[in-house]
Amino acid sequence: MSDHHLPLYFGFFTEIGIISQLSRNMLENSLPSDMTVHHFSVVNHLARVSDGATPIALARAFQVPKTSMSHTIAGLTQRGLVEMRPNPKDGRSKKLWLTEAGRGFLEQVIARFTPDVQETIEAVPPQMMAEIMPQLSEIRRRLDALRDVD
Amino acid sequence: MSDHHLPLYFGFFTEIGIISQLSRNMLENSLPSDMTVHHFSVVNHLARVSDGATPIALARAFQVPKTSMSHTIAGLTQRGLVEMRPNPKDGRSKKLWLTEAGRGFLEQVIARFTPDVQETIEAVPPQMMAEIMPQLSEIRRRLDALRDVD
DNA sequence: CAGGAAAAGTACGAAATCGTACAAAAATGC
DNA sequence: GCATTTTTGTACGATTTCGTACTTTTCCTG
Repeated sequence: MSDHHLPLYFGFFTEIGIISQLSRNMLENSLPSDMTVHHFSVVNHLARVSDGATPIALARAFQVPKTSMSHTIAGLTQRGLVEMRPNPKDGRSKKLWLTEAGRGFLEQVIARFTPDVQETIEAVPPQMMAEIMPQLSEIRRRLDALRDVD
Repeated sequence: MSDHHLPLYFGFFTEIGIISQLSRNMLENSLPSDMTVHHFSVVNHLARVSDGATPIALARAFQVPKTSMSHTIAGLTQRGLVEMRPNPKDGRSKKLWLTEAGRGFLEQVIARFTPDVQETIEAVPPQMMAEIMPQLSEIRRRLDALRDVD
């Protein structure tokens, strides 16, 4: 057994958790007070990865229950940032599209968020960041793959 | 300006967020269904970092509002895993101590969690993990320091 | 091409999260 | 030393999160 490696992995996940929380809070400060990081994340995902995604795909992408995604989408719809339309290919599902307001919202948030990132750039030089990224991505890829097996 | 670096930092935070969510879900699967990661985190923190911490210190450590920490502590107290006693040094605050049941609980969860970590070790070799850790810690330290300035 | 199994989304209710307001105690400043 | 401000914890209510159960549609197996 390789029990002696456990602390290394616990430590890794602890560091990851702390950084995640920090960035989460940073982003939250750039959002309207009545919106959550989840709201932003969905809009961001639609814009960058897959406009027209189904709710279930989004739920899986963020690893949250579909009922939670439902609630988030309801909030975004109510605010006019996204639009749900039927999926012509599958009567069970729907497709989620960004509205113009949604794109504007994304830009605004990013603009407001940028100063914080600038501060971050000063604290953590791009070179330090660039060095770690490939390994971090590789680890993420492998952990993700691990989950797919289940 | 160094706007061209923005995607690097966004990408970093995205990877961190995904890994955090993955590890969070993994841990959640090793917990009793009626307990959250926050419950575990507090117990773990008391055991490893500071038994007898005040609620406000814990709230700050996890970067959650003190009302949220209150709620988490109430749940732990109800389950007999922690015990709140007055702080003799400061009449405003209290101190939180692990009970024997709390220590037992921690051990049980870790035992149940270990197989998942073993799987993780197979997917991500210790060497890969060990290589990235110093840089990750350094980045965490710098981001943490950034927050302290506020 | 049925008939059952699986998948997508929703309704509903319970629990968690967290902002606001408050009470008690301590720290501060004059 | 006393008034003011700050700090700690709690009460309460609004919102978010998410498990269970359900409906509708599609997939699959024979």
